[in-house]
Amino acid sequence: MSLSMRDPVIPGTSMAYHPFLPHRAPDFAMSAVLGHQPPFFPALTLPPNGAAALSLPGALAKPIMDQLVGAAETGIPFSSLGPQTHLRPLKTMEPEEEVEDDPKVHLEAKELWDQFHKRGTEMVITKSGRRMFPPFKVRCSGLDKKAKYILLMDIIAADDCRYKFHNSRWMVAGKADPEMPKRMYIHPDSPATGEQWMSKVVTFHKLKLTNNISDKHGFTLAFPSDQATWQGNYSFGTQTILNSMHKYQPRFHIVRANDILKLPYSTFRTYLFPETEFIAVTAYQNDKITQLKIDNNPFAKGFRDTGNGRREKRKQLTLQSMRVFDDRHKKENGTSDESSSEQAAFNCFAQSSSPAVSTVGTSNLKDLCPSEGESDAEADSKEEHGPEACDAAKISTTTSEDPCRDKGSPAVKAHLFAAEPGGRPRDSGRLDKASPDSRHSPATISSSTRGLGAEERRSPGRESAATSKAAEEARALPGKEAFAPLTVQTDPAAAHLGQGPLPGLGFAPGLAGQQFFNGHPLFLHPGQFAMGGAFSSMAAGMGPLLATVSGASTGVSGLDSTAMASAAAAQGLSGASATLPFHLQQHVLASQGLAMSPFGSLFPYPYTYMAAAAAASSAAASSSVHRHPFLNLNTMRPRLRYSPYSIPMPVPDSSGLLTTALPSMAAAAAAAGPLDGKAAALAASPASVAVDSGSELNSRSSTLSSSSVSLSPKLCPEKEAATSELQNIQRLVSGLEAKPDRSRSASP
DNA sequence: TCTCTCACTTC
DNA sequence: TGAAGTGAGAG
Repeated sequence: MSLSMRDPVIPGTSMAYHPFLPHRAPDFAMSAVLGHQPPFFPALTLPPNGAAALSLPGALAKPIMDQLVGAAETGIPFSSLGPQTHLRPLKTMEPEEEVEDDPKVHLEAKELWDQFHKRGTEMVITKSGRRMFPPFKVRCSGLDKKAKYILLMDIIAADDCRYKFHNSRWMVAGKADPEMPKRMYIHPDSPATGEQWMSKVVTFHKLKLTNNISDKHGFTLAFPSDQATWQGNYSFGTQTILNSMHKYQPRFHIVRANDILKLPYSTFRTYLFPETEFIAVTAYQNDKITQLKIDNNPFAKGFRDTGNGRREKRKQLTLQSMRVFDDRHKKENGTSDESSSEQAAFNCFAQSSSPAVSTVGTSNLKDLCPSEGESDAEADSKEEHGPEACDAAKISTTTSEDPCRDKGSPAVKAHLFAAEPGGRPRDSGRLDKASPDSRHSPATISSSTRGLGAEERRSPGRESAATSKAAEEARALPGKEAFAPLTVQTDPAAAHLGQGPLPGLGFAPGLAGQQFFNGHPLFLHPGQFAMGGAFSSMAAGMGPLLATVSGASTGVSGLDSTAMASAAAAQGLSGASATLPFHLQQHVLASQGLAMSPFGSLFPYPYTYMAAAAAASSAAASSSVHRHPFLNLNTMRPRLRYSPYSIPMPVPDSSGLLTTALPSMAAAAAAAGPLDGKAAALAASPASVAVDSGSELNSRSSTLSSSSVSLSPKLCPEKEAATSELQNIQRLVSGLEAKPDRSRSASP
């Protein structure tokens, strides 16, 4: 049960790798940083007695409470709400019996993701929340058919940088803004048996991305820091709050548990797919991405060339206007020049839009990155041919000079979208090639816990590639490794934890033998937990607890944990005495997209956030390493298991931690200098190749420029003016035509 | 940059 | 039928 014994503990380690823990100090200090206290990130107060407390944002809490309390008040046992009827005291809860399984995860629609990734995937975030496109879908295998699993997804910052789309490419624009509270999205079907999960594609399309810091679609749970094995803030919700112009990396987690309450000691496996990395935006920056979205998202059909959509109509109008202009122009200047210029204009469009565009971009891109130098069309073509064809796109590490990286270390930092202009070593492709390790890339992962599968698959192409730059690239290796599927096992029962490649990872000794709920109530923080479908289950799991608090919490968003605790105490529902209705989870889950309604489908997970934990995490956060703990781990050990819920302990020295847990990474970091975890970030973010997006734009503009240049000499002032006007129109048109064409060329 | 509305789409 | 998901475009 306890995490500990088998898992060598490295102070702070568990926290660093805890999936639900904030990755950097700002998370905890956000209120201070932002000058206000987000409703979902309430100040945490640890009850003196460790009594359980629960609080939820009013809007979110009430429905949950009503549901739970309602059941209780009507005399309906929580157990009746779900298949698992028996209620057990928390004290007696035992971790799910260890089941031998070897989960492998395959990212669905990888080709599509790759197309976006190459160009620097952008995800629009809005106040009300927008879905991700492409949708995050995975197929699981290797699960124990009989065992139950809870599948979750979350999105973490890929690095500490803020980006800007400049000159048709993504560039680092400074340090990242304070990170938003992290929320975990629990798949609404959770928990379900391995057989059920493996029988279908697991999709997280209902998860929404928002930039609304006041978003209420979440809730937070807190656990006493002194005893719970889980410490730290845990938020759930259907919407994930992100910062615009920041890069993110979605993560997928498989937890073998038949109910949420067992999460604290359940095996936790985390998978990263580099190609799903993206930059959050409030408005699309890269036309190419926009076009890809239009071409592939059913809801955007109205903007496609074909059909009678608005786009087509506008295009026609524009063309018509251009013709009118042209006719007039001819009448006024009537010569063959115009025709030639017009021709040029169209040529420009053609270039920008299709293969030509690619070509243009190519020149720019080539300078940037050898592997990326290829035209989009070429790149696409490669992708189609297989991973070997264009690994760079999938996993890349740039050496670059971007601030983030520089700061971090010499170690290569993976820069996803940064396509540096000219001549920079871009490389992701090279790195991959240079290092065999890259094979571990999660991207390839069909991710097995062992992370071998991917490696094996990819190795062919990459291995051959060692080059003179190998040494340089070698530094980047850690990052590459980071892509390996990360597996973390919190399960105390798991004997192998200590045996893994990362012996250093473990839980705090003090935690050993501890039971998550050992007589300790959970603390819910109103703002912190936002749950989605999963949430429902969570709520279910929290059932008793929630019910207890509910009365007090209703409309409580303002209550602090202490207050909540008091309320709970008043109701006589202490964590110790509380029983948990696991069934609610199922109940809720079953209705996953249904009943959850009020809160979306939220699942009840035990989340804990401890004041102490916060402090600890803050301390730990000081090290950038924490920011991408998982990535780091991945880098180091594909098959590492860690306990997501382990107690967050202040990490004395993150570097130390790294050293222990991640030798290579630590070494790299050390070499680089100040340890800021960048290396991890790098590892996490495969450099993307997306060169083309920028190049593409550039190419288009350059094309136009050249056309105008050619015309200018021949034209008199009047003609120039006319030409200029014409060009303006052409530009407008190009915007319409180029996209379609490009998309066509881009899409198979 | 961001927010909002719009016309259009899917489900 | 209508709720909800799209990018465009104006502000």
